[in-house]
Amino acid sequence: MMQDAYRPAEVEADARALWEKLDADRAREDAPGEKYYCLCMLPYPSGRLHMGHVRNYTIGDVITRYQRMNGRNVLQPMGWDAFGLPAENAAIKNKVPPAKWTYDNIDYMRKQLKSLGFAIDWSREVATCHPKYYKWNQWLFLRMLEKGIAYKRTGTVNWDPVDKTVLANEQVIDGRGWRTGALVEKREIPMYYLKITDYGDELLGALDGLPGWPERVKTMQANWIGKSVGMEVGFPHADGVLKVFTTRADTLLGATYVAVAAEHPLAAKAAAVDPKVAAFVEECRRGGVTEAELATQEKKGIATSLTVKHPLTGADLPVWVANYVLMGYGEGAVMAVPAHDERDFEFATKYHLPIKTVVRAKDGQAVQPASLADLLLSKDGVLCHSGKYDGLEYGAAIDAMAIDLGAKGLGQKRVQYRLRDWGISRQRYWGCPIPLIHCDACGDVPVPDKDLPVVLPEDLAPDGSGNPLNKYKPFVECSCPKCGKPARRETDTMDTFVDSSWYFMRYACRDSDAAMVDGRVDEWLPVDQYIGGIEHAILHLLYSRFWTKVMRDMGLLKFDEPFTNLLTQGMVLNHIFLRKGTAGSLTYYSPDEVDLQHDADGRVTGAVLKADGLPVKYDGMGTMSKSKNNGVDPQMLVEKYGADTVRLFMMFAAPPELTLEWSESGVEGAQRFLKRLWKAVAEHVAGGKAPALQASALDDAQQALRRQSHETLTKVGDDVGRRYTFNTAIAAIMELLNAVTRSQDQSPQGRAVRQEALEGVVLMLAPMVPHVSESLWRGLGHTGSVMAERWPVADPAALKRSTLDLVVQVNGKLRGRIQVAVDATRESIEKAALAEPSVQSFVQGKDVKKIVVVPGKLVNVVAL
RNA sequence: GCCCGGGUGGCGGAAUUGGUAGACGCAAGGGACUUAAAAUCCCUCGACUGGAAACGGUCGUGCCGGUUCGAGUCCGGCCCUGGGCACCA
Repeated sequence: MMQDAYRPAEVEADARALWEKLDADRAREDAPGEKYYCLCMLPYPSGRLHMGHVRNYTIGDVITRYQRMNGRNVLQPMGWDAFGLPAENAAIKNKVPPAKWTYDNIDYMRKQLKSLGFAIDWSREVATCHPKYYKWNQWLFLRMLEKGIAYKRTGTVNWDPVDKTVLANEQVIDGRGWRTGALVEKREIPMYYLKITDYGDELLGALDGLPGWPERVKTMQANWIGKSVGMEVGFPHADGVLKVFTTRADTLLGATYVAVAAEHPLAAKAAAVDPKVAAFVEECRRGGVTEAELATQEKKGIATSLTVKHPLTGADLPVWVANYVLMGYGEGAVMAVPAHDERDFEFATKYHLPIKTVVRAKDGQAVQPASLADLLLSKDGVLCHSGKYDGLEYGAAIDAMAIDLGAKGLGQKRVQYRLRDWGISRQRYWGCPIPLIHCDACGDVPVPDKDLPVVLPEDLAPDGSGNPLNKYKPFVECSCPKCGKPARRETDTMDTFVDSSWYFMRYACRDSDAAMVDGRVDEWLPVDQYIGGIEHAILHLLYSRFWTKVMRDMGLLKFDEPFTNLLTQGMVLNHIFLRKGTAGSLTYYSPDEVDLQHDADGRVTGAVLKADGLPVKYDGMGTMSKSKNNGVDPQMLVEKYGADTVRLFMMFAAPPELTLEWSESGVEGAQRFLKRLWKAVAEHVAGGKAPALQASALDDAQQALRRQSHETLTKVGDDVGRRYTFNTAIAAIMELLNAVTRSQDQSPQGRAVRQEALEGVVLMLAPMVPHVSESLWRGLGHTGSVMAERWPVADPAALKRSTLDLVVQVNGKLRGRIQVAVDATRESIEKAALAEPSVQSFVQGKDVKKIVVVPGKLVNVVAL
């Protein structure tokens, strides 16, 4: 007998006890069914779950449970991206070692995940800060070093001149160090890099083999890799040849100057003899290193006394140093063709440099650009003012020039990537140590495999003045593995993206002590469904793809791509409320400290702080964050409404790819639905066991309800299984429940139809609200776990209908409806449409030009 | 600045391949039940407009233009807004 009220706390405790007893979430290699690996991006253990996590893991859990109901052997693991900057920040603030803070957070967040009822196989849990995990980062890094995939060179970092420490981009606020307020400088330091550019072509080409990835993510990755086919052109000068890369070699005769980056050797040479150039180079050293900063800064440059020779004409071209030329892309130098490049045009106009037109429209005259609007950028033109090349089109011009430049040894066709090699050195404590030893005699010596892992001491507490490993002698002081003399251990750690580039492999074999991965990795992987935030569309996903290909090439695994299908979820937003204080300071108020005021139409007219009744400024919707004080604690919600309600709201409020706007009344709506469902089942079963359904004995109303039942099975199966539009699936289930509760039919067959419909509702909801589904399934007279049931499919016989409703339009506007037999001929449909009185009145006095019939949908009468 | 999304009632969203715009839910308003409140149930709910009503008409998917019998959906140009830009994760 069912209780008549829905009590989430009891229901959820019972369900979890049942699953635990059944050991339902454990994934076994030898279990029956096709394998299915459902993976969610692992959380950073920041302290508490946030709503983004809840959304992410609910989506993953729904897919996991749906696939299990379809007979798949599903692996759904969980782990912790446990290294990173926030632990160091917390350590500085609270004076505790990052390790303790991290492990405490993991313990708390694991409890939270369990309270949400996610079907996670906890026996495979991985934390990236554990030596048994990061040992293999180090091991693979050493293999990469052997193969030349890892190498050392200098790289540019943010330098705080007061703290004498490297800053993360996040720690640079408006060009100043976050703690010292000092103007940040760029500094070149030695770092280790991974040659991801060697894989650029494959990473780009293989995107075509990922039909299960969103187009937008593939486009973003393709643009990020940024393959350009162009030419490397040499401009001879006194000490050698200045190399530039260009995709518009056809415009070579239009080059009127060359520009080099401030870090370019020619800039240094010019600076040595000219204080003004030296000052400009120095000025370029200030400011941040991010591309956004470099691209938005004012374009500035300075002339040098140097010149280079044009490779074809031999003319002298001036060398400029310009802040818009990036040392990290191409050769750190560009040839400037102001007539045909927007940026060069702007620069040439500003500094009064010559502008020479060398492309004209095929049927037009060459135009000297007087403004940006006149620029002839197109590749559709033909060359002019280019001597022997005049009249050639883009491709032919490049071919001709490639031959001539090649003959002089001053040019060749080349592919250039925007993608840069991956710098993995971080001057930070809380990360995976880079396994190298620096010896005065032997140089950089890799740590021998037998000495792995290089264990990070866990009891240091950073104080904000740089990496504490530098001062920790037991770590730093060591002997050279080659010569045995005293040596110094590398104190840089790895980028945390390294940790997250292969964690999904370790879940398959986390107990493997002998190897990084074993044969089980080829059983479970590639991941069938990966789910995570859109903010990871480029870096994390690209690095993981790269890492997989490197491991494949080392023979460690057999697949080419780690993630077969990808779902990128949108962010979770909430209202932002604030008050401006004196001196422009902002105080943010949590939405639950604020009351909204409405007008009669429900429009929000204002907001007041509950505490003092005075107004606060509404600042729209923004991502939930600590700084905006608009986060919602999932824990409180689970305690107040239960996990099922929270999960249901998350899935109902928006499709997974879009941003989700938080709404507590929406949560209440989700709870109302579950209460209504509970009540409907309780009332139904109170009438006793329903008789067996006899499809042939149903009256019209019973048939109609049964048809809706089965139509809903079809729709929801498609929404959950293929489209991942859980919101529309839930809406359809709500409609079905509304129809079920509306029907008052207490006849035996009426009750049989209702039993079938309610069972369908419970089975369809089981992946989304698994706890309450267990209770309801039992209530409907079953004994086993609902999770062991098969996903319901529609009976084609129940879907049959004899008539169809068609919409009738006149000139594309809705004018009426007609009911026709499913097998009605086109002629009879046209006749019925024209016979409609409303159609007649709109057609009257006009000629019927044609009639468009869209089978099963509509009729459009075109009358003029 | 560059790359990628998004923009539909008071609100979240639906409309799956170019075919009924606003499903489902929230908020709001009205009513029932109740001593009362909460809870629950029922009704209304894009704008303008005709009609006593039944029931109609016109407009309407950020803005401007185009393609089409038919456009929220496709094309061109703008505006606003979110994500990413390599050391936040």
